[in-house]
Amino acid sequence: MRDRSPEPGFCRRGYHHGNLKEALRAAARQLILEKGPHGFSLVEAARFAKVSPAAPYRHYKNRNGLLMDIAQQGFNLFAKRLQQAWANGTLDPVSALQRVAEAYIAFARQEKAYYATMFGTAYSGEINEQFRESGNYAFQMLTDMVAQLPLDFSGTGPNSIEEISMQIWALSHGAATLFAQNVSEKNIDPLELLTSAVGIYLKGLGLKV
Amino acid sequence: MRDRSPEPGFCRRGYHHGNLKEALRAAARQLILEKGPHGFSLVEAARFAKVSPAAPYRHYKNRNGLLMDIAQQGFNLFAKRLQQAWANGTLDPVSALQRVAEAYIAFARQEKAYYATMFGTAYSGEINEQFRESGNYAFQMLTDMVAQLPLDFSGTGPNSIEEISMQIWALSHGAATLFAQNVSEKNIDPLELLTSAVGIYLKGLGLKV
DNA sequence: TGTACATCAGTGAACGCGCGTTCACTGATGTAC
DNA sequence: TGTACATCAGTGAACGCGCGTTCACTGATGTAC
Repeated sequence: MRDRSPEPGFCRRGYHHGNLKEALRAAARQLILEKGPHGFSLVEAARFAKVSPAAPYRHYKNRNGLLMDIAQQGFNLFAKRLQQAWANGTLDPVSALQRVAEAYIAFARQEKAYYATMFGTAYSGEINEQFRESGNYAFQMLTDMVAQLPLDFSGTGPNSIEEISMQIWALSHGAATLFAQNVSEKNIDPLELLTSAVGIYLKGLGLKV
Repeated sequence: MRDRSPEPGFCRRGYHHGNLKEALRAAARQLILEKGPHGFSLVEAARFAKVSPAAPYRHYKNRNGLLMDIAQQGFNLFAKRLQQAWANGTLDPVSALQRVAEAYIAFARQEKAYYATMFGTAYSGEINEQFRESGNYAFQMLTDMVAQLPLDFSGTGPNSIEEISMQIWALSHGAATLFAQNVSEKNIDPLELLTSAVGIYLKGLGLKV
């Protein structure tokens, strides 16, 4: 009765699924994309992966377990993308940082499910310790990048590297989330908006842009 | 059997509640504060207001109706607070704008329930038309303020007033949401962070801060 | 190579739960005369 | 001032639903000998 032909994205080989964990992640991501991290249900994800509702419990303790797994994968991918944009400081720091900001926006737009899970899980159950770690790691990367900016701290006042990082992060996050929610119907390109804003901000810090 | 003594915040006078609509709003705000806009339930709000689960339907079409009502009230209060901070341009524009940014953060911190409903309802049901209107009105206010900045547009490149407004909004929104979610455990004051960032940004635009 | 068996990764039925919403109803309120 | 009545704003019981999770189970897999 059961379909034994392998489907795209899944790899069922008989009674055992083969790669159920990955299939569940894919299903969850799809559902989160459609209904948000709060609208997603474990039963539905199982249905999506053509598996009984009890099956996910072989791989996750909880509904929340799957959610946290996705958030963590999201953070890892996120960090990788930012890292790539930074390109190990090969470019001059200012335009490298603008590339990072662009990568931030691009991630939020292209990986809406990940992004929504990473930043929209404030109220959902207990938050994983690894979730927090992954988030901090991403921020640490940003701090490292900012540290490489040719800033004269004697002149710019009390701005620490950490503060500057947070400010750039806030700017990026704000741009990303505002556009993710289509808050304004003005057709402004978020990418262009953020690049420009980071440029202005860095100029305000006294950097030649 | 029923408690007839008026409770703080409620005004029950016999069989009829007296001010159920307001009581439901208060209950919902409390619940949203605890569990977020997605965790809130109409039945629980009714219980909170000491009323049967069917009673809310006298005042709202839907669970979503109450949610949208709260979002709208939130936007109105929000606009009022920003307006007050702006103080009709009595102060010099730059510090007035910084006051607005501060008011933004203050609102997000003090009115978490409102803020979460206003900006965290992306995936919940159909979005009210008035919801969108209220949001646009708040943005329009910001644009009006930015228009009063003594900017030399001949020199600053292609930045339109609208773009600048969006950028300041993104910065504020980012700072507010990052701290609302306690994303970083660094003990940086969000208010100070944003004020400083707006200052740097305006300086980058060529304004004397 | 063949067989016995432990382990793994699923099944499917069932549970209790809380929710959103509807329904016929009823007590309270206010108004016309 | 008193009475009849329409309207308003609640009640409470019930519904169907989907969910998270547990349970005893079973088919597939892989390993020891």
